[in-house]
Amino acid sequence: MERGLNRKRREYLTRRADILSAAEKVFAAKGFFGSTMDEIAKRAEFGTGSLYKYFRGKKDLYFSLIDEKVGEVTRLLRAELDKDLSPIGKIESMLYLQLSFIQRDRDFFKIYVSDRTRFEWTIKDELGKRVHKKFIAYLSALEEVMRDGIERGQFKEMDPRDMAHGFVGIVNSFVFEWIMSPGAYSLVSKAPTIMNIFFEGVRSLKERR
Amino acid sequence: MERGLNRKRREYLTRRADILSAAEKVFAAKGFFGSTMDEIAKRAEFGTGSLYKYFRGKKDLYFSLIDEKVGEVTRLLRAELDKDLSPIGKIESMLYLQLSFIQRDRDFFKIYVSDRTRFEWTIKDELGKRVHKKFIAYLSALEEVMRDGIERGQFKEMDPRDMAHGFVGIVNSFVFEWIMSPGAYSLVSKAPTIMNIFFEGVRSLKERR
DNA sequence: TCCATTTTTGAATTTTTATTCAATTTTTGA
DNA sequence: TCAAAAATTGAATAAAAATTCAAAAATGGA
Repeated sequence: MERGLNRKRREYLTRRADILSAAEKVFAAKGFFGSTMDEIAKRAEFGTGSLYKYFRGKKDLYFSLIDEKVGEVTRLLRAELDKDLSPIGKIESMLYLQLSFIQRDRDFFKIYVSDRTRFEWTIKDELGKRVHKKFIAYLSALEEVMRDGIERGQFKEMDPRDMAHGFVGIVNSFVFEWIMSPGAYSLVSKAPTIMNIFFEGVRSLKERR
Repeated sequence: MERGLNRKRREYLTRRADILSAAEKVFAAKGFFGSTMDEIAKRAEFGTGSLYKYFRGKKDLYFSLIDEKVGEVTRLLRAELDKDLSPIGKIESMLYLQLSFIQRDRDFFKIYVSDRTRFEWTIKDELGKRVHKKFIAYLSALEEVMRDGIERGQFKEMDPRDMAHGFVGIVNSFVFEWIMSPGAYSLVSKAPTIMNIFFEGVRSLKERR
């Protein structure tokens, strides 16, 4: 992954990753304001001051965490979009990708879900903006797929942006529910239901005009 | 509304409401942690200490605000549910009710949307729990409508709980988008789109099997 | 081994605000 | 009009935690 780096640099990055991983657990459990640098340091087995050699401060640590993980998913999703699939195929494979990623990294998404909606930061903070941009980019990519589907006559004539919102809404809702619940079931297993609601709707076929 | 109260009590309640209204604006603009009691007091034209005669503290002020507003919507929704309408009719009228309420009270919903997802409180805080319970109750009521729709053969055979989640997901997504955007368009105008996606799905009818 | 350089440390400092409370102002009822 | 009661005030207090930094420890090359 990291090529052409000397040992020093590699070790630095490893320690940095260790801190991020400790922070992930603490933030997931207590939220941004509920977590202290002391606790994160303790968990990462560093002195409090050391964290400041790796990150500018608490906010920087927090957003680095989010930014890197979101970047990772984004890259995966983009790769999926580049494959030669039908619009429905793309949406389906993106959905599975997301759900399994989230399922694998529950701690992180507890943070992400709970903060995507924090306006103060999303709007004012430089770091917050960066994260929000990635969400917007995802939404645009999705919109593009929708537009393609409409052009091919596979989807209804409807504002593709509205379609994209509808889709992420359904997904988020199931993710939220899964994260809130004590974690008994598989998130990925909800994919067919999500696809079904979004593509076919819930109205009974018997009644269809 | 307040019947049989003496002037003292009425005046007290008016002042309390004034404070809540000032708090609503401050919290909506800066979030819970970004807002100070000083600023709320100043905006409400009271001394800082006075707020503590009306509320136990900052958290109490915050949750009172949320709890009262959510209670108001909940009552309206319940009334709508008691009317004799078809399942689709109920869902549609609830949707319009919600959207117009949110549109009318944008400041408040900026707070609500951004905090429904704060786990620490929702789960640990006594006041937070109360608010969360109302959301759960709404979800259950919705589930009941879905179940009814299935029984009447109007909706597909599908877990009614999943249906309810799908629906609130789509709604939330449009609400979120509306709150984030600089407020050019009408939220209520999105209702038909929401109904359409949820009931009919986005797949083109031409292609339908 | 030695010492210069880098890294780590955690106690001390600083900042920020929620909350308190003694003093002041307003209201009340006689 | 007046004094007791109620309400308001905002400066002072207290608590919490982010950040800093001088000292200590670890590292690396000669």
